[in-house]
Amino acid sequence: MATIYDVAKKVGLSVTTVSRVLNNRGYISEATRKRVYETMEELNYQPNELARSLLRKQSNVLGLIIPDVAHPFFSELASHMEACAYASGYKILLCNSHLDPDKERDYIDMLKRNRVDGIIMGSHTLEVDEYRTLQRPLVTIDRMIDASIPYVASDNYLGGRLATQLLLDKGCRKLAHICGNLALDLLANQRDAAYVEAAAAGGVEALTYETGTNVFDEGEYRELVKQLFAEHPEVDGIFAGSDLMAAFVLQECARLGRSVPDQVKLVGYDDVPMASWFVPSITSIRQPIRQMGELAVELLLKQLAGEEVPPATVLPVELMERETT
Amino acid sequence: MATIYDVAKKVGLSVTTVSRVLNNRGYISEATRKRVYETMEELNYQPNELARSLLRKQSNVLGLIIPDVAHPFFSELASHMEACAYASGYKILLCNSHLDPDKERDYIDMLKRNRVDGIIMGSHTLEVDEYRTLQRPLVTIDRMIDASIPYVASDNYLGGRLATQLLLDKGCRKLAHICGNLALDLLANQRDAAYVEAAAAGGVEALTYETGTNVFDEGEYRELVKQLFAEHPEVDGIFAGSDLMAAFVLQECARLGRSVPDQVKLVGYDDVPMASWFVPSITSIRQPIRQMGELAVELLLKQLAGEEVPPATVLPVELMERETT
DNA sequence: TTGTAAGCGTTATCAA
DNA sequence: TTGATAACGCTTACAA
Repeated sequence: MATIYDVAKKVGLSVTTVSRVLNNRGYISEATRKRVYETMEELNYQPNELARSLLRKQSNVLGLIIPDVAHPFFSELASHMEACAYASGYKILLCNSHLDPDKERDYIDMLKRNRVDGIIMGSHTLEVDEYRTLQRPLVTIDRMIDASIPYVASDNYLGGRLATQLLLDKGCRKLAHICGNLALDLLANQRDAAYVEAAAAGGVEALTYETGTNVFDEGEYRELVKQLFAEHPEVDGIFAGSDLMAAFVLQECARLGRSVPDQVKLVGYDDVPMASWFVPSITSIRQPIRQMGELAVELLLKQLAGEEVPPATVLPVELMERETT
Repeated sequence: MATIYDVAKKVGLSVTTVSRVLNNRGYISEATRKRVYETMEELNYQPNELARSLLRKQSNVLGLIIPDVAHPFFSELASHMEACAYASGYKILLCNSHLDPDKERDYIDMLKRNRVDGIIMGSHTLEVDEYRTLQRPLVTIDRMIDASIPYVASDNYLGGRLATQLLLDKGCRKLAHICGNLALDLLANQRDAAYVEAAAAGGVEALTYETGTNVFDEGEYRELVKQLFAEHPEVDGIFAGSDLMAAFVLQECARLGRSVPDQVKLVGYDDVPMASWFVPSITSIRQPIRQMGELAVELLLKQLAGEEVPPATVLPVELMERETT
């Protein structure tokens, strides 16, 4: 690869001058600028960002740690983040933690060694201290790790309430909430709190079924749904923690010959595109995934620019009523 | 962040020695090694990979260009690639081209400036020459750009044949293939070729409906499916280019009151996890996505190691028969 | 308007 | 077994 020296030599100028036209700094004559550009073109010159980053102490790379891009929620989130970062001249280094603490720690160290400018955490399995000592801007998604770390989330409490209220309004008499493991301490846990309260207020019985702490495991999800219907066949309203889980509920209902929404009503969560692809299409609580991704990136960039950012950003959710209720 | 100088100073040795223990090179006394390690720990030292990469002319970063991680096929592919790269000490820089040539060119330049060691292309919208002059190892997924660029694909021809044959065996009398735009010149086009041949051999009429050249556009897909049924209501066998498209077919059939598989039989493609989540679950042609991802990474790493790699790697596909046929 | 030289944090070469 | 120093490709005082 051509270096700035090659360009300088070929065009008969010093590297300083070439660097100047490259960065549009200081005074350079039009003629010189033109000649330099031409030469760069000829040599197919691409400035070495590693060298630049080393000098500037800024890499224009952001680290993204999520459980797994293969999960529809995170893949959509990642897609929007990438687009937003790209628009501001930043790149994304992709890390799938699989919720494995060793891997997550490893990734964090890797990101530090590579001097990423900031990190977005959509996964957290370590002790608070390991995040606090990170020495670089952080933003989390849907988790409050520490007061010093800004987070982006949607209104989980409202989401839980909307979902439950809808099931109540539709006349359900016995509810179940199938959700991720509450020990993971996500803000998503507020959905369950809201669910429990709303159900109590409505005078309706409310079960909660938690998955294990593994990252998305299809078999386990299916088992849980099976178990729920086996133990409580009289359940007639289900609030699922994701559209994915809702899909499994739909399938299990079909297997059991229970019609949705006639005998069982179902509300999913996230409103990933998939939710509207099923028959019946899945009623869901929409998280503004695009906004969440963009905001996370923006908050990170703001921190990099030395600006203050709010410690918490909670975006509104919306009930998307479809055919399962 | 602490530098190697800080460590050297604190431990009372030269940077050379510290560098040696860091890289496990040359002779160092056990005592020294131990003291150095301790000091690194104390200072929370993380070697600057930017500096290392600059010197070694090797960044241990791979570029991944795909249309969009939000698409289930690519998100799963990306997930496996990331895991495989990680296992070998490589990181992945994520780029969503959205099949936009300007963006793709931009990304390629960015990856060059950042001195990635190699690039995996799951998208290609530029002229062959732009790829040939890339000056670094490349591997493509499902596209043959040039004889000099190795590709990984699954057996599209066989996939097309298996799908078509199944529909014929099940007694379909009029087939339709809904697929991506054939002008994109993907190896996936072989599916259509196989489909046309197999249908002809079976003496059955075979339509082909192509989408536009946009990256996955839900509305467009739905329109296409609607159009197909409007123009040819007598179609009784559909071969969809992805499980996603198959889902739309399923939905449209429900809307039209045509039962699947009784009145219309349906085969999807890819066998992403989603395929088995629908009711009825979708019969699909399984691409070995994991293997494809891993192999692509491995082929790239082999090239980096200076080894010869086969110009073409075609993996087997498998018919996953489920409830839509 | 342009050039010289130091420095970013490493590793490799050569000496000691 | 350890250390001094040049080099990687770039930017930026400081000079001219």
